[in-house]
Amino acid sequence: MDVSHLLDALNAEQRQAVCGEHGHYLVLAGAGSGKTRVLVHRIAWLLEVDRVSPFAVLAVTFTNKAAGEMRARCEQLLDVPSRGLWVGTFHGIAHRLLRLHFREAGLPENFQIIDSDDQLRLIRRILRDQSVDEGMFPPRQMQWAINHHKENGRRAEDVDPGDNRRDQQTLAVYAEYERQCRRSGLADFAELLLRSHELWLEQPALLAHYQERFRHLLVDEFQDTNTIQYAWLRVLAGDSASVFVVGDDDQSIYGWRGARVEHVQKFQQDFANTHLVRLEQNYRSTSNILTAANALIANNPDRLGKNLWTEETGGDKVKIYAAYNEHDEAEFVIARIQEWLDEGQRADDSAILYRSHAQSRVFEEALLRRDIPYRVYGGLRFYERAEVKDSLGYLRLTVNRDDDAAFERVVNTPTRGIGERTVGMVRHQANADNSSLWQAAQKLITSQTMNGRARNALAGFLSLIDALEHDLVDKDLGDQLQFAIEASGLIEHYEKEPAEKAQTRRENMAELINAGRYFKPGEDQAELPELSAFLAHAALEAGEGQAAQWEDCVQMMTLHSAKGLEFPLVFLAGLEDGVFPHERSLESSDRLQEERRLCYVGITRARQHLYLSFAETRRMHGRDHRRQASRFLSELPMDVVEEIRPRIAVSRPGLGYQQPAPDIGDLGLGDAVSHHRFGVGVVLDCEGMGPSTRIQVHFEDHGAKWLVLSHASLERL
DNA sequence: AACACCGCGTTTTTT
DNA sequence: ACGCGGTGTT
Repeated sequence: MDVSHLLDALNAEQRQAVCGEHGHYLVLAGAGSGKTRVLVHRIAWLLEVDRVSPFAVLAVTFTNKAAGEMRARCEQLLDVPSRGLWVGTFHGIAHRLLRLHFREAGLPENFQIIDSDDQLRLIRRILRDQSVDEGMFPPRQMQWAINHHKENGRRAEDVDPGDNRRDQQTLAVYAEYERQCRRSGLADFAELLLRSHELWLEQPALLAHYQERFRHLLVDEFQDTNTIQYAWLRVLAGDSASVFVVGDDDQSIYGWRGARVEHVQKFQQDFANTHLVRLEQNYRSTSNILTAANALIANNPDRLGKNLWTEETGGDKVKIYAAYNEHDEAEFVIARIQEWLDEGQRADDSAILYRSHAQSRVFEEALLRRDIPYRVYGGLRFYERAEVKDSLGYLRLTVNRDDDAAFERVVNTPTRGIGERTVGMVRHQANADNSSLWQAAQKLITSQTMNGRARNALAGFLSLIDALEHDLVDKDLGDQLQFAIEASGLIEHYEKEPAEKAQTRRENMAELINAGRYFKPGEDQAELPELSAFLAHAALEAGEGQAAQWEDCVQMMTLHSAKGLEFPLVFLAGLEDGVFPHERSLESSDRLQEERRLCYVGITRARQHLYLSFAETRRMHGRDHRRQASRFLSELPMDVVEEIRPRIAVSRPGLGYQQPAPDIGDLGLGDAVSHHRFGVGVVLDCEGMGPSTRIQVHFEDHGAKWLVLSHASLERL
């Protein structure tokens, strides 16, 4: 058989992983070493050479994007049909299992998925109903605690309440939250994993079935697995499946949301006779960039050890720019991008990366001034927008009347005279009966305990939903969405908002209808009614944040969202201690190491040109901060970096880039000053050196002004 | 029910 | 600085 198409493009180590005998594999794959390629080729090898049935293969990733990419690449590479092959996210696959075995899992057939926003609302509601002090127990912390328990496989009743008041309160809320989810047929994200894990433990026959079926489990980005995902994998693997995991401990950047790098080490103990393969040849970056990355990450202890190398020698040095402030930094970056564009290069081959979203603004302003198109990643995603969730809320109720999250959301949106009092009565009744809000509302209407007006309004809402369900029968998905949006009154509701806002709302609702028209259920949802499949899709796959992807524009994103991407020209901005590494990560060594890995991820995004920059002064949260250059800069070897515009007293790497503050005499930021023309003001900022030193003063009567210090004749007050 | 005001938090993000 | 959410006013 000709297997050359599976092996030709691979190096020796990659081949070792792709065509090795069956068994467990731990592939430590450095950045840019062809990790996804290896995974996809392994699948192709199993199917085409080893003649493994596609039904025996399960490939898992973390994001929908990665899953989609893997599926597409498989289909492209494979000659044999891939029907039956399961490729998906942990959550997607858990969801599929629960739909198939909802009875055994103790879920209603039409259970719905709630996103973190719905979850938070539910928790807020519970805190109020139980009159828990939200100051003492912030809802977000409660949410985190509940998810943390679930991610560690713990139900409320499994946890020892102990004698800590705080833990007890948390547990009480957790228990109530579980109760409400059960009664309304709702599952949050963590629930999908926990429930399907329990399903296997409690239904040995079912587990045996899947263990017999899936002889080959493959996992991408293995370093990102959390406790329940790892447990899930172990249970499914049993004693006989072959488990093939690919990951990079140096790119573990999600510890703060439960990912455990330790699983990489643990894997070798838990899965006997694991073949260890290291992919260290990098096909992305020049050697100067790689040398910088290697040197940086070498400062982390406890690594499994890996050194990237490349056949590409030399290349540009890594440029470091010391900016006066964030505006200077942005100007510098944009000027380099302008040069890049002037060379005829593509804008979308360049990326500005930063630690936190707030840093994007200054760059956006600078790009706008120069009319350079850009795209900022992150932000509200399509299916998370209020008008979209409202529209879907109506449809969710037609599918499952007990969906309390949807009920709460749309019962009085648009306003239809069902105020807080009325909804309060419904909640009270539901809690008393342990029923859903819908059932409680029905009961209240028939029992005549409500005054006429509220009762009519509530009854009107219930019949609206009933009628809606009736009217949706036999319509196709797009028409169903359109009908629901029109019947709900949401269009008129949003028309009352300011024109510009109403416009985007309209567009989004139109886009939702459009999404319905083009929706094609995946193979894994073929069993579901179309509407249910669409609702699950909306919850599990929230969609891109911004459109206009196809336009050629400068890419801007956080370092976290840059993982997995690559660009010829990369700017890593805000390299100051306190910004990056983030100040909240400075106290613990573990967190600092994760920040360093994040920096490593950032550096290894660059193919040819890498600029690192920091600002001596940066305005954040309305205050000025004067910070040291990031410690990460001093960890880079001198011979691969080049300082741009080196200035007097720039220290050598190793001592940090300590800069003397611009000399503004005896003035300091925040000082009150008086000016002969502008009157009294406060010093906000300063920049520049020597005679060009400028100072920014916010005057009470004239606003903020930049003044050249030597001409300003300011008087300190 | 719509609107104004006040106080708080503010790293990273996917499902 | 800024936006969001909760509270209070008309």
